[in-house]
Amino acid sequence: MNPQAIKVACSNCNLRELCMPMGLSDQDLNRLDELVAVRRRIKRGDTLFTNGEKFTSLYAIRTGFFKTCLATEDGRDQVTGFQMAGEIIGLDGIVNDQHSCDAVALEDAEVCVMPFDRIEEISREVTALQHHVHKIMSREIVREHGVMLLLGSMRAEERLAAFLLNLVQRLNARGFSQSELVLRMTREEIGSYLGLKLETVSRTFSKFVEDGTLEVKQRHVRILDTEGLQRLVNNPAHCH
Amino acid sequence: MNPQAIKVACSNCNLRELCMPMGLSDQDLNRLDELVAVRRRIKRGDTLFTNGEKFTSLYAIRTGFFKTCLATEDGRDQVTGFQMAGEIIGLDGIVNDQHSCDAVALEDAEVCVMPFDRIEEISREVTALQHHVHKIMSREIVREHGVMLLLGSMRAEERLAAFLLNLVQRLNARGFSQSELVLRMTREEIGSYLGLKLETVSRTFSKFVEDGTLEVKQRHVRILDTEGLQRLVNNPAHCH
DNA sequence: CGACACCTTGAAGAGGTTCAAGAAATGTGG
DNA sequence: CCACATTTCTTGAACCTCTTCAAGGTGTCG
Repeated sequence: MNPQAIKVACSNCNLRELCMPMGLSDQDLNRLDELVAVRRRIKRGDTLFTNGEKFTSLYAIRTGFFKTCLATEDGRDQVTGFQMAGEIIGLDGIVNDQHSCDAVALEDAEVCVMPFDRIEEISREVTALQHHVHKIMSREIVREHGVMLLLGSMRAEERLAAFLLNLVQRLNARGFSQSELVLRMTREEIGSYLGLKLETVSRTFSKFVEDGTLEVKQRHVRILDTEGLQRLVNNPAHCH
Repeated sequence: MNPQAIKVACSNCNLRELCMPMGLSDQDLNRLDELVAVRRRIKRGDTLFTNGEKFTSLYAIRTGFFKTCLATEDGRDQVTGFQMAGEIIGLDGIVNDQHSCDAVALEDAEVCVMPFDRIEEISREVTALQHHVHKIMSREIVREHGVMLLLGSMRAEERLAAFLLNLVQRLNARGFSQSELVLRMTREEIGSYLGLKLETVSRTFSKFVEDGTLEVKQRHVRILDTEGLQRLVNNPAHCH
């Protein structure tokens, strides 16, 4: 076990409403505290888990930022998602008892380790947790549907617009600005996620700056015209 | 309730091993029989559920073939998957208590209707079912990762090759030929799934025929060179 | 301060799309 | 059961978006 591991409790975690079911009795809340075995710190660039690794636990992100990516033997590489505080990571491992992607910290991070057998055990008794686990998995499925729509039917500008809107929306839910954000990932990682080359991502950023839609200074992005981005994502005139 | 509904039992269904957990006691099997409320027949072209519809049940496909697709108001349309006998459909609905995509029968079909509250109830008591439900959802997440890899990093030929290999592999698991298949979907639907235009799908089929990789007669496809397709999907030389 | 990773921009090229026309298959109604 | 309408599929040619290759700029961290 990681030496930096720390004993903790969900019941007084300020992210509870993001990663845990709401409206539990005190009794149920106590049961949930058995859920998190330990916390674990991950340094920027390190992996939380890797492809092929035995699956034991789901992880709730307390702080930090992750990417999950699929790297095949033959050199293909696909970022399948970016995860931030309050989100659950590791669901891919359940089906085959081993992880099928890598989770890499894009900044120093801390996660709550939730052994999956314990999750199953407690969710047999706490209906709200059972339901919550199902919802989390379903949400991930629906999110991926959205990514498929993006990858399958959008052009570069639309993809980047959708990506940025999704990011700020999630950051906003965590109390951050609706219009300003700091990207934790490189252009290449954005490109991999969006099915574009890094040059295309860079060029598209530049185009948005020219248009007056964005202000971009390296990884600092300020959205000047949210509706413009929204129009790009929604306007049928841009569809093909 | 659908008038064509028929009372039935999982315990003597020949698809059980495809959609249900294995190695259950007789007692647990009896509990599972409470799971399927009714069966329902869907005619080709009809929907099993549609976007926005209230979510109540998961569906196990007994016979027939479905596509799930996301149609946005602004005219985008994305096929998110094709499902065949033994597969579970409807997971997208759990998170918001309403379906977020359409499930359309591509041929006359019959499904087992499994009310989700009953699934949750029984899986609290039958651990194997609980675990099975988790695995099914995780499998769908992993499948979608694969689609993201396909959409994000493959070119047209590679996408079609991966698509065909995946189809025959699943058909083979159901006792069909490893090398011959009848497509239940149009070129346009394949294209939507693969992020390509129907013309590109058609041209790519033609190219495979010229290469001697496939024999194609409308929707009848015979794979002459499985390894050739595999090489296309795996060979790093084709990556970009 | 120098090395390295990351980002930007240009120019040429490739892969896929669009538009268009026609052929083949499928379904429908008389 | 056949004729007609409709859907589906194929193929060509022009075009466009994104990629590739290349070079230089910017930022960051030991």
